[in-house]
Amino acid sequence: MNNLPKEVRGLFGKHRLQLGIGDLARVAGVSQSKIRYWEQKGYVHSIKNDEGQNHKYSLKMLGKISLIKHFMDEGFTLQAAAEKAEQRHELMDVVQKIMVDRFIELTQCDGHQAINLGPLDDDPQHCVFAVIENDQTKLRLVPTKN
Amino acid sequence: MNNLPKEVRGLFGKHRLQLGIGDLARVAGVSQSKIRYWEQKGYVHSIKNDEGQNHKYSLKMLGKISLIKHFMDEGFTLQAAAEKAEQRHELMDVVQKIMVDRFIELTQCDGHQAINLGPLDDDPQHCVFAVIENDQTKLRLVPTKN
DNA sequence: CGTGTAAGGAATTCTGACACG
DNA sequence: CGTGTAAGGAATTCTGACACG
Repeated sequence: MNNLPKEVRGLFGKHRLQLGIGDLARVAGVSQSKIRYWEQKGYVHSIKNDEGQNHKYSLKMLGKISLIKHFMDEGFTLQAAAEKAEQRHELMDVVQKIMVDRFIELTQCDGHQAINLGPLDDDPQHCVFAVIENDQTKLRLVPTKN
Repeated sequence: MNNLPKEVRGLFGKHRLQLGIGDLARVAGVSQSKIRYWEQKGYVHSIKNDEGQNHKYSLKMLGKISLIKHFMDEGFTLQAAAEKAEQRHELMDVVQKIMVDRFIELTQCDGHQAINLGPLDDDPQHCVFAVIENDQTKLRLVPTKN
């Protein structure tokens, strides 16, 4: 049933995935000097590894940095953008938790690739499937197999 | 409605997120020399950036590396583990697509944090919510707000 | 305030070779 | 086959300073 080993799903867990500043800057499209300044001001935090020489950042921080950039592009000051980002980036925790808990089974649905997200809490006889059809993701209810 | 800007979701898109070999090795728990050997044998691929000096790897490759490790730990040879991983790691594409397409709205449900994954394809009057309750993720059907 | 750059040292990564088994 | 290591060069990152505005 579960065809994605726990270790693999665990990769996306809260503080597992860590990126260096170079990758962070490239992926988020924000300069390293900006990230360093934001960190100095306390808006961005790096992970303290034991032997930490270089700074490492979590996926959550990547999300926050991207949000700060987004709000600054809209005209907010750094401080205002950071405050707005602070409220929103909790989302990253939820996203990660759902990935770890729910992305359990890769399967097929009417010949399309799908992920079985598991049964509905109120109606365990039906599972929610996320199906990829024609490059779109659709949600379907499928009777639970026993 | 959509409170996660597109740029932020796009971060998880197919080839956006790239990690260096050091981060990859630490996160996956696989030595750098193993990763280099697996790449040399063609089981792992790095992303060719324009100015590519250092090798960069996608989230999908992180998943594949973790899967190869998993199967080798179970006793398979490198080749057999890589073949088994090859079949499974397509999952990563699906996971990423769903994150980009479906993780749209952070909201509340009965006082708990939730993500609105959007309407059911067969029944657009109901949306699927992933709700975090007592540190567990539950799936619920909620009438679509108009 | 918010960001960039030049500067020198420290840590990281690259490649091809060689060891072991 | 599958992995580790020593080796030297190349690219990356770190910090504190200073420029600009």
